[in-house]
Amino acid sequence: MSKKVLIGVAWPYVNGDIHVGHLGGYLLPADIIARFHRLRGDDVLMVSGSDCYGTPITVEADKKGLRPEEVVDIYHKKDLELFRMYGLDYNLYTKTTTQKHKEVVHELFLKLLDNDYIEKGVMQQYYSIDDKQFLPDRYVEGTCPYCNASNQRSDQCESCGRWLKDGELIDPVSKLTGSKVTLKDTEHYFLNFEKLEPQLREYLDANKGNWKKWVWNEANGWLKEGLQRRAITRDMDWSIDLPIEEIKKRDESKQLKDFTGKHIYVWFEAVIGYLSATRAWCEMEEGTPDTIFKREDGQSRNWEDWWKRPDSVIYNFMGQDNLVFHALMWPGQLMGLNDGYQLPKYVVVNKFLNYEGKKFSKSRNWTIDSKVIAEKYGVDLVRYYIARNLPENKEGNFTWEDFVASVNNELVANLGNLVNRTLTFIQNKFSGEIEVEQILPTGALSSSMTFERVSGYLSGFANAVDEEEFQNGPWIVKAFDEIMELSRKGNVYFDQMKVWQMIKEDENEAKVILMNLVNLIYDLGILIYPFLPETSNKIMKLLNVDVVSTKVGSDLWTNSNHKVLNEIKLAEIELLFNKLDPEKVLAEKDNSD
RNA sequence: CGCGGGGUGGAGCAGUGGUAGCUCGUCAGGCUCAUAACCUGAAGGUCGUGCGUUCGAAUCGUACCCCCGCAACCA
Repeated sequence: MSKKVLIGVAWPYVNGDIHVGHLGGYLLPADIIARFHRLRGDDVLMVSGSDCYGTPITVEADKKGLRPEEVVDIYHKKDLELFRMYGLDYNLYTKTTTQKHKEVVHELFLKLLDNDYIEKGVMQQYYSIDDKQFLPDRYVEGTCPYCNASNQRSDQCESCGRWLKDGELIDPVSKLTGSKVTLKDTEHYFLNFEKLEPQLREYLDANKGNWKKWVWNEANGWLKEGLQRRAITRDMDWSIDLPIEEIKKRDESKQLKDFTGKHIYVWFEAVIGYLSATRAWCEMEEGTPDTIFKREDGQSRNWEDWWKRPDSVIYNFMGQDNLVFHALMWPGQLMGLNDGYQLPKYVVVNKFLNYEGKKFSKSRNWTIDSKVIAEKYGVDLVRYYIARNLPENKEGNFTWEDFVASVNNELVANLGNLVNRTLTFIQNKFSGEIEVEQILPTGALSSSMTFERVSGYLSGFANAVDEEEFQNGPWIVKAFDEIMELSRKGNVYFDQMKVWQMIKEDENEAKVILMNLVNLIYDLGILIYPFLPETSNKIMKLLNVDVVSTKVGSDLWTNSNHKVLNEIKLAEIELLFNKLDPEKVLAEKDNSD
């Protein structure tokens, strides 16, 4: 039976456009790892969706004069379109507003309540008497007690930078209506993380070797500091409601005095999406227009295969702002269920990708529209550049200058050139057709080592090559390096063999060498599939062989498993990539200033 | 002492005790099948600063300087 691999990709908030930073931070890395595992024949389930609830959505809705549902619709649709365009290969991309999600959230809530990890508590929150409702911090403004700046948020003064405690803000008023607000006691449910600390300790210790060092350290820092109970409900309408009827069947000690207006907090609910989406996918027959849906032959439809089998592997991908939620909170929620759930094995976090040295910022109009750049330059050029610059350990930087240099000097000059010079040669000298008895085993060209090393980096598993190097994987940038190095070796081989001379001296020998190169290109077409799927397809089409098509249980990755080409009949030759015009591309920089 | 990360040739990075590496750029040479692409070679770094440990430190300790992320309702 094939290995079960769950790829949980952080759920993007639907309050704004996805920019290149999001792609590099977690969307693309997740897709690369998912595609890699599919190539190995694993039963991969990559799930995610739009995170639809919470104040960021309502704030955006207010700004646009729309209802939250409308904002969700607009961005969910845009995101779907973008992800399809980039070939992000989700098995299910859904959203948190589905009935199924709500059911699963309720189920988990009740289970945690019954297991005594959820308890009641009282906190203070701003309350508008006139509007008769509690207000989230973002909806309250007043005067900063330190610098007397007016119209400041209740949590932090933008003017002097000070963090404010509840109640410090002078003359707080509702941002919506301007009516006066006061702090008022409000009863909520809390998740008791203190109780989970010993288990979380064990969890971190067990996964030390699986996470990048800085990720582990950061999580460890949080845990060392001590976790506190954390509110999982709030007074906010645009959220999933509580399963009140069910709660009322419980003991009175588990019930709030007043359930009016109480809803589930988004941080508690959104991560449950990984589970609810898995279950939804298992039950669905086919996708709907508001989802991305994919099911391969041979995939299991039993959700417990991914969530409860001890040999299943769970990955989570996210930006660094999500680290604590995925490294501690979500595992804590799962532990509290006490029901045999597998915990995420790889918590894969990247830092931020900056844009020309500065943070991407929508409000300051400092951003690259993912859709526009892909339309202009092609999805794979963007995927290439981002994948080569992933902020795996420190912040990355997107610069147009670097983009041009990377594409022209590395991708085009190395891989593009190897493919083009080899195929053109075969086309010109042999009308695109060659057949040989067998290809030569050549040390320099042996790519089995590359397959192994790339696997090591992508899966984080140290195998035969060098254990030290593979610690704290997955390492996508290093894996890509290996592939480009193999491509470079092809160029060296072409030169060393002096193919253009050899053809005059020994035509058969030249054919063998060319066939070696064809096989190398074929291997590269497979190796590159997780990174540049369009390019992989293009290579296979040029070679006139089947494009990569993954199947559960069939390992197309392992070098010894895929076929060796002894004959070839090329399709019409085109360039894999076109060089970029530096002047045109660098003009982008001025446009965004 | 809030938590965490980083400071290595022009740029971006790898390297955690034993002659400082990679990609790009630069310079020189070679080749001509290839998108002025490819191949070979060279130049270029006192590894943020001081002190210390050690036979020996980019790598360990310590003090300091600088940059950055997070800090629980900006997931």
